[in-house]
Amino acid sequence: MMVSSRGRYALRVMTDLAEHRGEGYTAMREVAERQGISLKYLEKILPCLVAAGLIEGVHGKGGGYRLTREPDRYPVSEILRLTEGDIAPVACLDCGTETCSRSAECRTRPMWDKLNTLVDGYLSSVTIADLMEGPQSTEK
Amino acid sequence: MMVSSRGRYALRVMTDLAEHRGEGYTAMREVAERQGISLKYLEKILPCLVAAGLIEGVHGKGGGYRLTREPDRYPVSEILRLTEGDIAPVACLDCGTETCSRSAECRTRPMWDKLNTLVDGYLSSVTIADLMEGPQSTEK
DNA sequence: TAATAACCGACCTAAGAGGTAGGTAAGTCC
DNA sequence: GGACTTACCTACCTCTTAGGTCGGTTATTA
Repeated sequence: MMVSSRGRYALRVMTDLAEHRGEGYTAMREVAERQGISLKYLEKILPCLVAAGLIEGVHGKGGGYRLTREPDRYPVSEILRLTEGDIAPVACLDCGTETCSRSAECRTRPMWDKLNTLVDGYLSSVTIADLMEGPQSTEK
Repeated sequence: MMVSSRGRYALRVMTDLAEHRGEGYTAMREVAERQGISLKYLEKILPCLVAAGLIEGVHGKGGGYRLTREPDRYPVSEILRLTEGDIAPVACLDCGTETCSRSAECRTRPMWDKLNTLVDGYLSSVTIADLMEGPQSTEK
């Protein structure tokens, strides 16, 4: 499995925020309810998105979170990279990991490289704006 | 991470067997040595490839394993599916898992579907024969 | 019959997934 | 100023999986 619930939830929250933008700040309590996700769990996921400047939050009544860009300026790959740490399909491609000692003679390495490029390319081409037009646009 | 060491090792073993085919049966002891992988760990990975008919093994001296097809008839996807169980990038696409209750209204589902198709298509187009021409064809 | 090699099952450790619980800090409304 | 609301922080928990090791048993051949 490449993408865990952490990353998938982050995408759903971002999409939810996008759909309710223009209504000021959106409280996580509402998002958790709408999306059927534990509020406490969401609170653990969001801080890294704030730190990276993808969203901003304000405390107190009427507060919540808000997007800092237009929905089409959020590539899915960026959100996954922040929440998942990395999205490389195999460990030896993880940036941060020291290069495998056999990488020079490794027969499979070129394939993993190409796969990585393929996946990253696709996930960079999809944005939150694309996710907003879901299978059932009846809601909203 | 989508592909664990289990699947990666299986690919390296299959490639090794392909490179040494025509020399009769190849003992796992040799492969483990050449590839720098624990023999005991390999012994845990191979049975499922035998059961699926991708390789065959014979006991006793002079025994070992042998490919049952030509190298270009082994798509990488088949080997990974056997050893990894599944290669879907997200849990909700795993066959065997009951469909997610929110799949109908899920905004992200179509994207995961497309990603899955993309990855599967690529890994089905690469075969063991392609892996044999590695980065350094000096060996062999 | 001894050596070799596939095969089988139990076990182990560390890490990560996927949370829960409880509290603090900051801001708003009355 | 006090109640309320919301983000934010820290600690902890359970279960599963990765990634093995160890010791043995069966089949085959020199």
